Amino acid sequence: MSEIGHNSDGAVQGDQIKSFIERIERLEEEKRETATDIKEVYAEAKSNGYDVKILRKIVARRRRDADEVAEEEAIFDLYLQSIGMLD
Amino acid sequence: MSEIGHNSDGAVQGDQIKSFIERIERLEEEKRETATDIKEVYAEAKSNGYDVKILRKIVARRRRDADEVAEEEAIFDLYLQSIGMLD
Amino acid sequence: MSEIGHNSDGAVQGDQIKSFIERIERLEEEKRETATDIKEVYAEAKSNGYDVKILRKIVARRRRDADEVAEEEAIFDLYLQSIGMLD
Amino acid sequence: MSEIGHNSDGAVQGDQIKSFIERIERLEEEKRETATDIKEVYAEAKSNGYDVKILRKIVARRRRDADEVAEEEAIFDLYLQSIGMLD
DNA sequence: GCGCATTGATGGCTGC
DNA sequence: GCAGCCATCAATGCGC
Repeated sequence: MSEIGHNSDGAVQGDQIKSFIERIERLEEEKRETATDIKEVYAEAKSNGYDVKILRKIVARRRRDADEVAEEEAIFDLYLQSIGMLD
Repeated sequence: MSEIGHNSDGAVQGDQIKSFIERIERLEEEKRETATDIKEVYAEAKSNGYDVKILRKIVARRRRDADEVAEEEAIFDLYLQSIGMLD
Repeated sequence: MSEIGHNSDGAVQGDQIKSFIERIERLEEEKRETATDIKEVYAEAKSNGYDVKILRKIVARRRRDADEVAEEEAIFDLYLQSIGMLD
Repeated sequence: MSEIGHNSDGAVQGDQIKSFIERIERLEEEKRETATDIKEVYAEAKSNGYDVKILRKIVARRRRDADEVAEEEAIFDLYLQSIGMLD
């Protein structure tokens, strides 16, 4: 006995899309705030005499290393799959 | 009575840079997670029959509108300042 | 004794932008063709019994390694600069 | 009188995959160079007073238009085929 | 048809 | 302060 204009969770259709948009906007706001926080940490490091550019390089480097490990695992799994050792 | 090799919060210099890097990495991780959350909301919207591309356009549009409002307020404040109504 | 509406290489202004666009379009076409060539090599490798997905991983991996070397040099130069050994 | 471990063009198996990879890498290098050329043309256009962003839009627009033409021709051919006018 | 990989576009940061 | 550079993000295209 469903009611036209309402979906399973009780929200009317117009509200559902509104809800999605608001959730996204809330998350985007959160992301922006985190980005701001990061900038502030760099600024603080700079005021402590550290070279921001180098700091960025270090962080980027470590991130790539971490990605590399994940990538290694992915390619390793691929090899295993290709010889039928992984399914 | 400060001690060479230690900064005000008690951490040795080597630890200080380490601390900055770790704070940044923690925040970057947080940012990535939020980005993932956003993607998931879009995916959920899609599975509810919404067109993701259009949804993105709506969100982007609203973001631009919000920016314009902020911009207008900033300009408005500038006017107020220029006539000495805001300090 | 320059002539209005003509630039140094003798083309009228309207033709100049046309010329830029055509050069770009020619280059883009070239790029597309090269991309097609790459695809064909992968297809050929596949028909020789190689796993394309793994092949792609290998190529990507080698590319990243090469990038890594360049990046190493860049960060090394940065360090040198930061201690005034490079100007 | 073929020899095991060698394929038709005389290369041993290990060399064959190496050959594929090198061909791909050579082509990728070519592609990167063309991409660089494109950037340079944009830069040149910019130094001639053109707005790169707008220029990009024009090129993209024309690319899309060309695609549509190709698409229409393809559909047109399909129609011709369906009525037996093209085989 | 979907997910992934690439590519194009935009915005922010850094260095003149 | 702006221009060039880089990093991120959206969009398209491709292969499965």
